[in-house]
Amino acid sequence: MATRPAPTGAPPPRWRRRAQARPEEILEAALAEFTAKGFEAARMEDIAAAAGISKASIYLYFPSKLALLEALIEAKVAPLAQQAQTLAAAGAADPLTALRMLATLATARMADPKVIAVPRLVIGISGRFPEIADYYRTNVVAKARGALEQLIEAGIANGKIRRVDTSAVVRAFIGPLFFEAMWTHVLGGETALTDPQKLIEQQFDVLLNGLEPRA
Amino acid sequence: MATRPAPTGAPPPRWRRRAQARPEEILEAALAEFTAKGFEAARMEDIAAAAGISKASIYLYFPSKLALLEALIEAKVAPLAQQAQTLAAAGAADPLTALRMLATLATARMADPKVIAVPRLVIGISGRFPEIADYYRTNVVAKARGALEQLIEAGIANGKIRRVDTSAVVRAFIGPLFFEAMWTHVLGGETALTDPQKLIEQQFDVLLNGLEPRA
Amino acid sequence: MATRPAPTGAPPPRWRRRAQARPEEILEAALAEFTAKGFEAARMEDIAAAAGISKASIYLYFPSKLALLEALIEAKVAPLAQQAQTLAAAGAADPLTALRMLATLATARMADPKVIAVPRLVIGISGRFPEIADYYRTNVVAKARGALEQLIEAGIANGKIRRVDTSAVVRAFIGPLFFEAMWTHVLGGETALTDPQKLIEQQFDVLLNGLEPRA
Amino acid sequence: MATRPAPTGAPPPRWRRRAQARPEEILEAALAEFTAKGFEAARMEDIAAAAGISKASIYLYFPSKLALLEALIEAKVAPLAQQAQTLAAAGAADPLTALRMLATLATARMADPKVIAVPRLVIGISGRFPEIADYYRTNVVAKARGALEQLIEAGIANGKIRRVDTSAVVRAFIGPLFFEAMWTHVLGGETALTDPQKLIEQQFDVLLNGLEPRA
DNA sequence: TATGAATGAGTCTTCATTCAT
DNA sequence: AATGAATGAAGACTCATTCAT
Repeated sequence: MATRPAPTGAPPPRWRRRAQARPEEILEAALAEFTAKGFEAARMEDIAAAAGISKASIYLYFPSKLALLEALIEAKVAPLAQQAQTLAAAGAADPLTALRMLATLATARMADPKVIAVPRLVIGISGRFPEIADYYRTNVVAKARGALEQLIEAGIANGKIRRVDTSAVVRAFIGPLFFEAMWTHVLGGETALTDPQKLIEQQFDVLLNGLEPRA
Repeated sequence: MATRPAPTGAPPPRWRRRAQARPEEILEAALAEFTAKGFEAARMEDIAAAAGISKASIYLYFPSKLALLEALIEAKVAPLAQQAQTLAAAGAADPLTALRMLATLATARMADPKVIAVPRLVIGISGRFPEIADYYRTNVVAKARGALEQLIEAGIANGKIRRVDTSAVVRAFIGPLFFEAMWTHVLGGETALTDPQKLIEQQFDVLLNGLEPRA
Repeated sequence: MATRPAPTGAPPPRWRRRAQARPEEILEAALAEFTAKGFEAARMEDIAAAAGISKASIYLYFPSKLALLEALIEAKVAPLAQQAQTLAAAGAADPLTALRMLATLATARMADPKVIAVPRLVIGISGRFPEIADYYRTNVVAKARGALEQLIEAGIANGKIRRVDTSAVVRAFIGPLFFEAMWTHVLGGETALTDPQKLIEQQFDVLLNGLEPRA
Repeated sequence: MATRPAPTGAPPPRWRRRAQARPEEILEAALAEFTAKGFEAARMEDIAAAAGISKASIYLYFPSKLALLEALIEAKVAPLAQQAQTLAAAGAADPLTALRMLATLATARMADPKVIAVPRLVIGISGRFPEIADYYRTNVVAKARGALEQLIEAGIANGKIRRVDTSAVVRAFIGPLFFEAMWTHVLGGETALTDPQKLIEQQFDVLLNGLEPRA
């Protein structure tokens, strides 16, 4: 959002770098405060303090608290959705392995509270700002679901996965991860996320082999 | 302002019953407002209006806004957890059927936005009131998880279910439902919840038969 | 603006009367503060203090500072314009006497700083709120001018006044009074307003007899 | 940021001249903003923008917003008062003609909104800064009144004007012009100022010939 | 001289909560 | 039990002014 001139010749003086970095520092601080207290309860003053600047300075970069929220979410959106699509596309040849890798990756990342901070925030404000929920659904969750469905479909097409309802599989894939992340970071429960490998193996054991005893 | 009939004889006058019902009406109104706007953004005045009383009257029943929130969550807790335990215990003999029934029931109920209103609210405030999140985790989610784990264990014990990680199965069971409910009611997406039977069959197809093509 | 129930039977308790009188007390205080410091520089807190209530209480009666300004001006408009029209109409038979009476009356009232407080305020905010200036012009000044023009026309019609430009006469009538009021109350100059009779006689001497020596 | 040509030789580079003109440009911009929005509501940033410089640069020339206001008023004072005195003195021989000329001149100039911008501004701030009102009264209005009174007295002395109250005549002279200017530029009414000649003739017709029909 | 960046102090407005009736 | 009126405390946002460069 902030135009950052490509560093051309001599190293830009340090104070310049500070000024350029401000918007991101503020967003980072805002995310932390919003996550910790919720959008409404978070005070601009605290965000400013966390970013190491004065309250008024935030307004040099963002016109309002709501704009801060929007910028925050937008800033986190592009990478996420794109990543999912890239990974899903890359794994089309061997979908089961790809899913396993994706699950491991996702699990590892979900161990970091920051990763679910935005989804959690979106849940919190969805009632008050439905457009933001819409935006998030369309640009993040729907895209991720779509990418995974394509992966499943590719698997079905090349015979690596039996003929299943793709949407159901995607839910069965995302749901438990999401649930575990909420359990851990929102509800404060003891987590299984600390051992991604084991978590995923257990999950895939169920997913791949089903529950019924085989003959 | 409301005319109050002089209390005549035996049958408790209707307005008495109203008064008795007040706390619940207030809680209902509070849940609606909290869900719609979040705890902080919800105004006591609006809650009062929704409950058909004056702002000051809320304080006759609840000492503060936070108390309202706590009472609200507590009121919804007991039934939920107990129900899960009852159902799980009842199904020990035939766990797979029991799971299928539970899933169908849960799905049907999750079609009603009110049902996830509380979990959603808890997510929203968890940062600000961790004790409430704790309370909810301990008294609702953990109990439900425990009940389901017992059911799975019973299934393993009587050979109806193969030897799996019970915790993983429970996540695989709850996660997708929870995720779909969030997708539908929080993010405003098109839902699969409207056809519980089909949703569950798809889900169980994956869960019971796995993903790999069988010989 | 505030509905005031006609006092029916027993004398309403004093506290009730207070509550009913609030809006007017606030308007009075607001006029004083606005006049003393200007609209922007006047603080709601000071207005509240002058009205003997808390800052927040103002908002029980007026939704915003601007609304206060509007209500204030509106409240002063109706009487003024109407009065001018009534008086002008009543004097049609003997226009010169009527003018003299009007001038005396106006002069006497203009000795009270409150009387020009609103016009002065309007001048101060006209740049920022042109609609208010429009409103004032249309509903007060234009009406007063119109009423006076009719009076002059009546005088011309019945031969008491010679054939002059009515608009010019009205300007010649209002202008000096307005100017003197500004000189006195805005610029803080020594005033001639303290002796209305003399002031008017001087003014009318010029107006009626002209400047040139008569033969 | 603006490229600054190395100061070469003799002719003062153009940018130097700009710098010299700065204070006046700023005052001009300030007058415009103050008039449009009032002293309090006018923002230093907007004044700077209108003057084509940065907000901080204003402080190179004026120590504060109030200083800007004072400088502004002072800058407009000297010419005005002096002009009135010069003109009045010049016309002593034929006061009626002189008055007519002065009126025509004043009317023509009052058609320009800028001309009454300062009086209007003074009215707006008089409550908050009485010293400024005092200053303006003493150095502008009182002087103009005095000059005109001298003119009238001269007229009386040489028999061109009958024995009238000089102060009243001056009010009768200034008042209508002032009033019409306010009506036009402050209240936004349709104006008679566009035809100075006619306006003055009408006004003088009343002033010189009175209202009563002559025998 | 000139300015982008930064901020302290201040103001409007909101709202949970209290209280007199 | 019920409420209209009142308010203290708090927070978003603004802006004149300063300062480092």
